[in-house]
Amino acid sequence: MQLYQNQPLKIYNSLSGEKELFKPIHEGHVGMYVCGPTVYSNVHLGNCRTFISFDLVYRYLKHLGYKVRYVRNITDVGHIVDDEDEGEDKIAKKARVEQIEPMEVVQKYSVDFHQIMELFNNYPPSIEPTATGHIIEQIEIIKQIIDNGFAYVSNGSVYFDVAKFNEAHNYGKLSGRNIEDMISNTRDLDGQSDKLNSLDFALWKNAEPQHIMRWPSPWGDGFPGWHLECTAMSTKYLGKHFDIHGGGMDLKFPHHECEIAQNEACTGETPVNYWMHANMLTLNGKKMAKSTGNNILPRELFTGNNSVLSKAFSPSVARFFILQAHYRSILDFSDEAILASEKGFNRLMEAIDSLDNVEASASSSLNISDWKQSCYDAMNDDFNSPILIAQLFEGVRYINLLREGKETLTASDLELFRKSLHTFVFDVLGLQSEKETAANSNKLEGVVNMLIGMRDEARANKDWSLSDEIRDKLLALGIQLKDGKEGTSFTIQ
RNA sequence: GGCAUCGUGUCCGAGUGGCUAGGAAGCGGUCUGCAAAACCGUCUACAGCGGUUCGAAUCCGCUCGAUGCCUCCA
Repeated sequence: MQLYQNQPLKIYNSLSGEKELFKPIHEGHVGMYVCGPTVYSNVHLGNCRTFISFDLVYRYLKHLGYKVRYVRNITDVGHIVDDEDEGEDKIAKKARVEQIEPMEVVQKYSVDFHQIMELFNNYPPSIEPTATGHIIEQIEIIKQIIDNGFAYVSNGSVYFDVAKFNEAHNYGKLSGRNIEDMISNTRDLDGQSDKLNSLDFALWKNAEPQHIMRWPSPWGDGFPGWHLECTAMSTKYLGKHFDIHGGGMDLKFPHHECEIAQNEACTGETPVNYWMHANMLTLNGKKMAKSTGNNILPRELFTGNNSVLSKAFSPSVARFFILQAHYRSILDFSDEAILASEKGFNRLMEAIDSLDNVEASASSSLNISDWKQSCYDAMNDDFNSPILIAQLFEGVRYINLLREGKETLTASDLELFRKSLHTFVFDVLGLQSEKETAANSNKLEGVVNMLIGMRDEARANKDWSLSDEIRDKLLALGIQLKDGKEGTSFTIQ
């Protein structure tokens, strides 16, 4: 495999607020942790955006030749829901609502999550650990934090002592908050009297008798706090100190701030070199969220079964739509916007197909190496996929000029062009052409080509009514004929 | 209220002190039996007000507006 690690990759680090040159801790290797989903309901399109964003990062790092260990967890316990359901776990609550075992909920939505990830053509992570599979590791970390004096036990629960921690460390450095402001601005929630301070967060929660998900611990039966699982699993699989930690922007505070605090309180080391945050996908200008119902599910998108959609869209079109915005920008979803993306996506795919018909020449009038480098430059600038896509459309323009004979390429340049296009479109962006995804397209293609032949005959005989009938009836079935210079081709809508 | 981010043309979206991003739509053209498609060309911009500068959409300040976080969240 060819290595491109000499490409100077810059990553925007949320911790410093600047783009920094990426330098892995161990040369040639990258450790990356991304906060995964809580599996208590179907993932919505907003969740998917984050995972597609980090899939892009993973794919590009791999393409550059790094050996990447990509850890993305599944949260199957540990989320305390809001005050109305004080102390109740999200998974457990859902289980009671649906009258099934908590692990049945976990299984159901984990399977759904994996199916959706695969449809979006996201690579599976190297390790996908679950919170319930790492209770022992979490308990060990809590013990260490208590020993180090940064946590206290209260009524069978263990809380992180934020004020104590802040004396020696800096709580709030990731999210740009300071502890005094937070103390004066934090709302008092009922039932949190076990805490010394409202900012303190749970490492371990005492389980009430009716609580279903529970484990024994030195502090009694209970369950781990949400922030702890990521610390336990990232430390276990990537070490105390690793390269990249990613997640959605909404996790920056408190989740990631707490992770930093837990790591530093436990090991004394700051855990992560590069913090990356993917921004929100909005709908009607508001964040997509499971709780408010302001969201679109991937399956609704793929079937068109949602009132905001005029039609169905393929996973690749959705992926292309998402990658047309930079991962750090807010992206607003609308039918109109994704329709525009679909047209552009189809144009790109058809151009790539048609490159196969271009003949080589004795000399090259286009500089393919420069074009290729501009693709790298885009990705090296904090994974700027919109710029990369703009460069790919520049490539589309090249293809059209080549087809018309207005520009020429030698056989080797043509091969370089073809290979680079495929690399960036399919390997790095992870897009899939519709033809590849349509499994039984061969038979259909044969049938349509037969009809095209019959229509050609009718047209040769100037039997316009028959030729138009074939064209119109195919169109009604979603098959569009395209009369070009080299004959008639078709696309399936 | 605090912290943070942002406000770009008809829409979606990059960029960021001087050099046309890109996509979609619109308009004009080429091709075509007609049409569609495709291709070529092309028009609409940087929220407002001040300041710094030879030069600002880009930097600074203020105003207005939006969003996220501060409570589970990708």
